Amino acid sequence: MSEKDSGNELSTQYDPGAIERPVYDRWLDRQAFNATPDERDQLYVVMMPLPNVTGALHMGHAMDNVMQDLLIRWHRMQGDNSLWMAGTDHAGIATQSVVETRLFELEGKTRLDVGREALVEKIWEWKDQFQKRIVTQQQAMGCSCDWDRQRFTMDEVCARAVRHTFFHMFADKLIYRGNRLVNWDCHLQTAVADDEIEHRKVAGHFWHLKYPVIDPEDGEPEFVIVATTRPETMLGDTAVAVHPDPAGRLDDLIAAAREKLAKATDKERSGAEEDLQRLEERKRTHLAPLEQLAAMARAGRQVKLPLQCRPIPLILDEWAKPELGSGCVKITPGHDPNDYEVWGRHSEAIEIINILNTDGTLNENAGNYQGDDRFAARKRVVADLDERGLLDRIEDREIEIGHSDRSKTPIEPYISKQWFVRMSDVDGGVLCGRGTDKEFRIPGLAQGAIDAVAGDWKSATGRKLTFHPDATRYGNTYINWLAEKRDWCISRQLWWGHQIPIWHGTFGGDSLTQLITALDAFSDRDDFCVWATHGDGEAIALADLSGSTQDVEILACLRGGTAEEDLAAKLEALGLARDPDVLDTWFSSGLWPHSTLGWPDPPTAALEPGQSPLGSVDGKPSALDYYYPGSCLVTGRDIITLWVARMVIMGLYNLGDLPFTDCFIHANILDGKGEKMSKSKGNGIDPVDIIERYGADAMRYVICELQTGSQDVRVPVQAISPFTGDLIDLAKTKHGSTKFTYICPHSQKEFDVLGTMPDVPAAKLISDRFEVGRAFCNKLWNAARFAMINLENVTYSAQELQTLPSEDRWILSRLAHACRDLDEQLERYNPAAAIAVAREFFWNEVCDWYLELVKPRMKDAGQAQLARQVLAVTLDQVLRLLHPFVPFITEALWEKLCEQAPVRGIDSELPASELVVNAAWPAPPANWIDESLEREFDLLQDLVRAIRDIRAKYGVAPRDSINVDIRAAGDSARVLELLTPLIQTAANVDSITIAADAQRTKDSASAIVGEVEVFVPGVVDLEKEKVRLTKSLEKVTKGADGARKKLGNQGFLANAQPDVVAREKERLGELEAEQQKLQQLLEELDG
RNA sequence: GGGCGAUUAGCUCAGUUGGCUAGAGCGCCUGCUUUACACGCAGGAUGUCGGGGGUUCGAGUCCCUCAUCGCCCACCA
Repeated sequence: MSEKDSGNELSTQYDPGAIERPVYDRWLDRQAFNATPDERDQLYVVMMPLPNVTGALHMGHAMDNVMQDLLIRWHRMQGDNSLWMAGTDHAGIATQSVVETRLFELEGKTRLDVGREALVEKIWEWKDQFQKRIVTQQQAMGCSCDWDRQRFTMDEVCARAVRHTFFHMFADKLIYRGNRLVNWDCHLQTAVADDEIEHRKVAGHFWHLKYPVIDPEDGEPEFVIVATTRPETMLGDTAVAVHPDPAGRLDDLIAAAREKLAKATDKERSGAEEDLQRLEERKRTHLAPLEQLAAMARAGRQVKLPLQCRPIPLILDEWAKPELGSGCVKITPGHDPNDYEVWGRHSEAIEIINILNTDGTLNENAGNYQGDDRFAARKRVVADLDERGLLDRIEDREIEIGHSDRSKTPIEPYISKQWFVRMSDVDGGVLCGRGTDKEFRIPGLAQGAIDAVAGDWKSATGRKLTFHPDATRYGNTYINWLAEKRDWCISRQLWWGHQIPIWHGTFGGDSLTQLITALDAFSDRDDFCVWATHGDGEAIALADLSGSTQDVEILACLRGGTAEEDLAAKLEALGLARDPDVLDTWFSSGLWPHSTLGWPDPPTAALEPGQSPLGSVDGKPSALDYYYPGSCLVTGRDIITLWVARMVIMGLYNLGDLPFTDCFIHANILDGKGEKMSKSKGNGIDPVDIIERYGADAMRYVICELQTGSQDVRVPVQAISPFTGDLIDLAKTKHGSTKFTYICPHSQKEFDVLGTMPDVPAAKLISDRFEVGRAFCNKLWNAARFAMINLENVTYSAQELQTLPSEDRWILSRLAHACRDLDEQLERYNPAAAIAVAREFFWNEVCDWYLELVKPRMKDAGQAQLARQVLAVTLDQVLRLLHPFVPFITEALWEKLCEQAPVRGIDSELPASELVVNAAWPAPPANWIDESLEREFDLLQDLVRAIRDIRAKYGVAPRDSINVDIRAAGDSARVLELLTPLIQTAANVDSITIAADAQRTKDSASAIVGEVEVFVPGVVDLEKEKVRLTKSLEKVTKGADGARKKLGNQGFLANAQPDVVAREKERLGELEAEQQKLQQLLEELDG
């Protein structure tokens, strides 16, 4: 602390580093964030979107966390029983893949080398490390989560919920195992969801292949030509398709092209003409051969698949497009999604052949190519076809290839057994909330989730889900995705995650009969469920199998707990094996809003040491009964489908009610170039780096300012040069040797932004956008410091509001307005507007006016006591109001305030609270608002600004006092009379005379403020004054002319709303009066 | 290809149902060590609201169209 501080404890500059941790520790010590069920029925529950334990948090998480903390602190202060549930997600693929990558980098081993158990152990270590790091980051940001309820998606309590949900869905035939073409990641050897694929454009080729026709008759072609971007898949071809009606199809297209040409604009015309010509040309050249091939297909003719020497049929299918390529298409149902659909339509006639092993090498079905990697096989297949004269031609073409988001390797479509959740409508509907008092039925899982937002809703509670701040836009995103009702593939071929609780095997004949008998012994258990299936997903009861000679697959599900202890070994003895797959991460995170609260049975939920109990305590409801359903989910757009929809489905299914009624979608943070921030792109900022430099409150302040609506926001990223310490704007700096290195423009040396280059110094990434927040905190700190200096010996005594001096009544009135406006903005999920209200009140009104006006009273023994009392209240309310935005600094200042002024209030004592985090939210009484006084202050402020303007224009130093003459009459005069001392203070004016006939002297500068004219004698430079007044006159004249024109417009008078017209008239009146006064002043100058 | 969104001051963004004399913060310019704060105070300049058309008495706001940029989804023999 500097020597300036003698007499008080606050330094002149706010030092966030010195207070943040102690403040946070005090919150933890007082259990300020802990939530316990009690008698309150006003609740606020926020479930944190789980960060992945894959790595540390970035600015995107900071946005998410700050928004949640803002809402939760606001509600907590309003007196709601507020729970913010924190936790982390095991993030299956993502985490396993980072640990595997590291294992390979450090030890050169793959997961197969170390085995399942050892790998999982390593992942747990990784998880422990990053979970700790994440919690540290969140605490540094000030997150007010109930840490005693913190969960991890693989905790036992969550695992139990997963097993229960899986079990019931399986029993309800909502989960099935089927053969599906999935996106296969050959590197990670797992199926990947559609939304985990990124499409990348790469330069590739189209290989045109010739398949010989078997025994061509006279006039028939010897070959059919097919094209492919993946020639090796031809080894698994099982048909060649041709369109059943090429003529009809081409005619339709030609008709459509004509229509388009007729409607085309000039610009489109040449393209449309080309299209039409191309189609007509094609009809001439290709129609006859295609009709011939269609006829051959109808006749059951075949072609010989080269290299494999297999006959495959020509089939008729509309997937073959006569307008493209040769018009024929090879069909590889095992390795192409469209071909798989073709197979679905021709499953009697053609087969599916899988030619791949799980690692991307070719299997025994690939003949001579067995054992080759798919890319090696591609080269050999092409070469071998070429050698045999069966390669027609090769075309260069840009193609888009799906890459796995995680491993960044190309995805292969691949047939495998996978587990699915049925999303479509089912016969009889789906029972939601089984066994609760909220049971009801939905048509299907997806439809139920749609209806929860948009439909005819018949849930037991009737609660619906609304998105904010744009209900229609985000509601549509959600509904459009769900409307596809695509079954959800929930199995992942990983080791890290919740293992599927199913034991299965294939049986037939006697062994099947014996098995059925053996399994019958478990049939009275409610935690055991078994179905048989023929592999098509249809579940068959064992009783219905009698007499079946076919082999069937038996699937037995255990609900966990004692079922596993009692039965797992027995099932294995009977020849059933546990499915090695684990569940999609979203299956467990979808349960988050209720699994964390102990569902299905809170009293028996497993807890970590020191955690809050979930069951009923002292006759209070259990955590689940009390805190479910929750209130608001806060997340980014991309999560709407992945997670929000799934939580809704799981909540409805398990509990019969929505997990939350509101979903707040916040903006994404982009870098200076408009790209989404992410660590791996080298543009991600670690919030802790921002906090270190600017403070946590500064970061939070700016984040709140960034959240305006649905607009994503750019935050230009700067690196701190490791050589000079200068800030370097990454959007404007040249790269070094890689994408992740840059050249420091000051030292010309290279630095790295990922921190992974061994020889290149790393630079921290920050953004100077956060300086605004630091400045704000510093201002708040100093305003409080000013108050503290003046609050010695402050006491409270009840005051009649009307007896207070006008500046006191004014600031209390403004405070009441600010509180009202701020609440309104937060209710509309507009933090930027809310913080603008707080900032304007605190900075532009409290600091710029009120503190200045009150200074003289502080020096006057007679007035000081009352001034102190009102000042203490003002500061009290400001700290409460700002707390949800900037919690650390407000808590630190609150402590000082409470020391100096333990009792605060105007006409009654404000409710006391040791910590502002738990203090009551400001709710000034309505009678604090005084609209007419506020208007009087508007006049005062305009007048003072006019005088200051004159001072600035004429170079009168602020400390040189001046005299002012005011020409005013009526109300204005009366008001100014009363406010004279305030004008003197604010404008540093010595003497003021107010008169209706005040005369301006020759050497006066003048200004017009509404009905009032101000003269400042003794400063004038005649020419300068003329210029000034002329400029004003021009502006006013322009405005008046516009208004006159508008009012002269009959259409305006006839059509505009009356109040708009009245306002315009009033405005014109004012402008004309001002015009007149200005003209008069100018004449006086000349005269 | 389909859908959603964006384009407003040098930068980052506001601008509710059309009534606007278009705002804020940062930056910029001028002047201030006014003892709470130079992370500050006072004052100031800055815009064909992406281009073009239309509806209207009136358009940043509504409609059409073009351009550019994002995001999501689908597809490509």
